[in-house]
Amino acid sequence: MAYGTLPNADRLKVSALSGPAHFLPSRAHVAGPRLEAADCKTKTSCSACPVASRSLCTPLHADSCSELDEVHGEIELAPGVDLFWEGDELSWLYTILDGLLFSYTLFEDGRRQILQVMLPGDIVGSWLSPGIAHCAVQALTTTRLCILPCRSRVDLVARFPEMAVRYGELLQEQAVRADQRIASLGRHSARQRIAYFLIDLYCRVRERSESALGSSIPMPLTQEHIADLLGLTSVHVCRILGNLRAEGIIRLHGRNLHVLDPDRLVDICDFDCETAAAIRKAVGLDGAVG
Amino acid sequence: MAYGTLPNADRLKVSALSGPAHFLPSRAHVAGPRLEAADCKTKTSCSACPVASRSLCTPLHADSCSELDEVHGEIELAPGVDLFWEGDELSWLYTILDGLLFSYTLFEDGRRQILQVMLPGDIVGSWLSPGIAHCAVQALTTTRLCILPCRSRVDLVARFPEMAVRYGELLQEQAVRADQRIASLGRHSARQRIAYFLIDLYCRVRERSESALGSSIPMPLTQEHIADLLGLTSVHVCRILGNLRAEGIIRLHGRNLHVLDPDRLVDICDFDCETAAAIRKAVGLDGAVG
DNA sequence: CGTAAGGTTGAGTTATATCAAGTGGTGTGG
DNA sequence: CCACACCACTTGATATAACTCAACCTTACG
Repeated sequence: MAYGTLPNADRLKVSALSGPAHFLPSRAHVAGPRLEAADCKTKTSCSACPVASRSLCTPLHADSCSELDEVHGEIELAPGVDLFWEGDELSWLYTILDGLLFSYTLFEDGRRQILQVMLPGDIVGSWLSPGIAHCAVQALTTTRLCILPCRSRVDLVARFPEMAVRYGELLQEQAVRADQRIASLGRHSARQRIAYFLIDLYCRVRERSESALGSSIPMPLTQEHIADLLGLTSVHVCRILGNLRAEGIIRLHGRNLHVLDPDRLVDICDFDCETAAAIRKAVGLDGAVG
Repeated sequence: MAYGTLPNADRLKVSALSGPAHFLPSRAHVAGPRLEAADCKTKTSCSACPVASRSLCTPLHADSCSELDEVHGEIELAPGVDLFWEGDELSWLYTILDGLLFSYTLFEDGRRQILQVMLPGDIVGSWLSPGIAHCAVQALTTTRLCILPCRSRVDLVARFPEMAVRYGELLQEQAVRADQRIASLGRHSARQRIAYFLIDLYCRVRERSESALGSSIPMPLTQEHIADLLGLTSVHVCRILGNLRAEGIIRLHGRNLHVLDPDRLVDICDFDCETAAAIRKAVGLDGAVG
């Protein structure tokens, strides 16, 4: 029952006491503070939705999206703040409007595994199947989220069956991404995992920005984040990023990643030819190298 | 357009020529022969569905399930046969009625990563979102599958919105399982991965068999399968299974796994207390140890 | 200017992979 | 019924990728 009830959820308040028992002091360095309160003073209208073309509501735009305006809310997370914790009851579907999130789990010994990095347009939480969160979700940057109550589903699916179909599509995309992570973690060397991570993030960020970013993308993950994402240590990540830099494949200044030679990153990953071709195409390497 | 059209798909035939280009000779030892033809001579009626309680159609039983009888088909796979290959067009939703499947991808160098092991009641393929298979799927044992044409979705979702909800639930379950695999691959040692794999399979098989199997379950995976599932080598899997056997935690005779001490398997995994408790409960270890 | 957090580098350790040889079943054809 | 081949599994010796620990550097920031 976290996060109150909707509509009128323009102010969400969560008791700190509802935090899960596993939030032990030893883990404080990885688990962030949980979302306490958030204002919707600047709620974006659906007609101005920045992720209209890839969200759950895509099939509704532009005709009936005004109906959703009455149902949805909006919250903002500061970097390092947890949206929810493992074990929390999930009664919202969150859509990232702007910013980056990641999902993670913690082990008894305090180690962290980052499960996914999520970008604008991605959905988080649950909609068709309310339940208990099997992982925590934390903001990497300042993040704006559209929130849709889980219990709206009966009504919405009945009126807009296309939304159910779209939801299935989005979950399917997530499943594919998860399988790719499994393959990378299971069979890639550290160098391959990092190359894959970089090229994948590069693709996903670029396909979301209409404007040409050049070959540079923002890179808000620390090396420790990358290590926890790829099942490595931050020391080892540092060494390998150093190699890639020395080889002239990437360049890092500040919180920005410059991918100088995406082609070689793809090579490193040892994908089968189709996958490699698909990625090369996504990066814009099909013929004309940028 | 593999697998013909429906209804009347009581005989499915797929040209061997439609095989994906990546099926190179060097991979023949892992990729299996693809499903060529399958007879539906013994199509199971929905009213006798062995997985009625956990399938996509669960919300329809028992009232309107007879309507589905007209739409669905049934096929059987022999062990080692591929249901489809990476790159295939997916136009069916498969529900496992009986047997075991696994999904996998192959790398350029011929190595294999098994993504998931799927049990009766699990769904494979696509329904709400037709598309291209991102992985191959192979039968581990003789497997019976219920098949539902992807293009039935428009009709079915409109008439039975609960099916869309159920589909979302099933995809959500798969997503949770994928995330657990990511966490295991990323942060578990070989011993922990194997312990987790064993206890997880043990739980899932037992929760599907009403009858008491004792503490023994069928174990159709070879050590090489397990290695490819957990990102290890079969040699290392062999050694660790040897340890677990020597420690009296498991026993293996033939193709059967005896879990003598599930509690210690759970301990090895280093789960957080809630997860551990949930698994202990699922195994029947909450208090009364069997 | 001091502190903290993230990043870098080196030396030594360990877990897992690799290579190689050998065992034990099981099915098959003679 | 036996000989053979094949496959999964076992075991040992060695190599190596990645981890651990520790020191130090750099940058951002109050």
